[in-house]
Amino acid sequence: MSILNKLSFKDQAFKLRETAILDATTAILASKGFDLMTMDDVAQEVGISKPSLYKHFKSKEDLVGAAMIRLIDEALDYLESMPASLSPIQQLKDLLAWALRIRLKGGMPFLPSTSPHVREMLTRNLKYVMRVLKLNGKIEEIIKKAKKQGELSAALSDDVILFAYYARTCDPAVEYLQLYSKLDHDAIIAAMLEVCFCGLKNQA
Amino acid sequence: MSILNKLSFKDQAFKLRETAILDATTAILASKGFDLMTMDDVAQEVGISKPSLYKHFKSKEDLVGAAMIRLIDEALDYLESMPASLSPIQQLKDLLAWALRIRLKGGMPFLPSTSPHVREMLTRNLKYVMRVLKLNGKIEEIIKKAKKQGELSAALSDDVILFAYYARTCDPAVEYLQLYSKLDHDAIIAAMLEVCFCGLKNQA
DNA sequence: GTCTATAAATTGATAGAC
DNA sequence: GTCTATCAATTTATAGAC
Repeated sequence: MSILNKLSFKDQAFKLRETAILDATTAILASKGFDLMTMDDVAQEVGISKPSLYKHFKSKEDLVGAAMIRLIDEALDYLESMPASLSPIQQLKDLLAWALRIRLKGGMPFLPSTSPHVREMLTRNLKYVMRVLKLNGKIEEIIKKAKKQGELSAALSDDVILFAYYARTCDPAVEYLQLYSKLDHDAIIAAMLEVCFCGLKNQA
Repeated sequence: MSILNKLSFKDQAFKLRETAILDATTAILASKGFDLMTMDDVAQEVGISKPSLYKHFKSKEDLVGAAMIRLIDEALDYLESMPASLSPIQQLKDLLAWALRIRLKGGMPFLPSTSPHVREMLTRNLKYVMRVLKLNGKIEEIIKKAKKQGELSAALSDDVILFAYYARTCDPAVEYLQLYSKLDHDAIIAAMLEVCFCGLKNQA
């Protein structure tokens, strides 16, 4: 067993712990939000001490940025894995359903729009901004295709569609339906998709 | 000039300051959110000292509760002032447009759903809960009427419609459109109403 | 690299003078 | 009732031992 292998094992353990830290961060962010999440919370959830946590991430901002980047990357992977045969609007529906399912299981929304503070912080994170722009680009492309095929409303600009679509991933109606209705996860997702694409009005 | 009049003047001044405090609280809540709003912020914005602020409101929770209650009361007043001739769906549209206009001018959404912490805090405020239930009742009534007239989607339960409707008052798409699009307030409100009632899909 | 202990700063809330 | 001054608790971040 060489020194190289030893280092490799160490690296693997380090990577595993990093994953555990990001998992814990994601869960706590989803439940308490950024402002109320403390580094003590994260360290305790992972089962390490706070200084160890700071060996992995140099600040709270850095940690949250890393968690958000991982989420965006998962969304990009999900988009990549979609069968090319799906219609553009079905791609949008599937991606939203995927995001809502993650949220219902205790994950985060992609759009951390809840507070200007968090948004401003993430805007300073260059790596995060790059990933978001990449995701934006992919989604805009799908929106343009869907519009060309007459599947999306021509009355709405691409901007409006993009932001309204993103906003559905963090729609508080999901939490309220979880708390105050008898709907299960699948029914909540179906209702949210219906509301997002068909609206509240009767279209008959 | 009797003592009674003197007291009355004092009371008036007290009331005026209370209004100023609630105005400041509303503006700060809208911009920073609950967790980041400090009592120092509020006191400084009003131009009084922190202990004076605590003479009016015994805690941060109490202060924020009062600001939320005032907002709900304004919504109830707005509903009350609507011409009875308006169709139910037009009433819903007008109320949402009113709420969005307040937000665009720096006010709060009615639905403080951003964090479970804030929601839990407000749930412990009996006076606030009573007002929200009253507002819920009024809106549910309008929804039922609109459904009976075939104006709202029959595919959606009243719960889903109610929560999806409320969620639009705090939709982050509004902030993103303000930041990244060239739309003015009226255009943003029109777009949000279109998205809410007609959805993203082409209905042709 | 991980821990115990602690520094430094912020903030909700109050005591006590006027 | 309003202010200055301050307490007590929390929290981000780090120093230094092992």
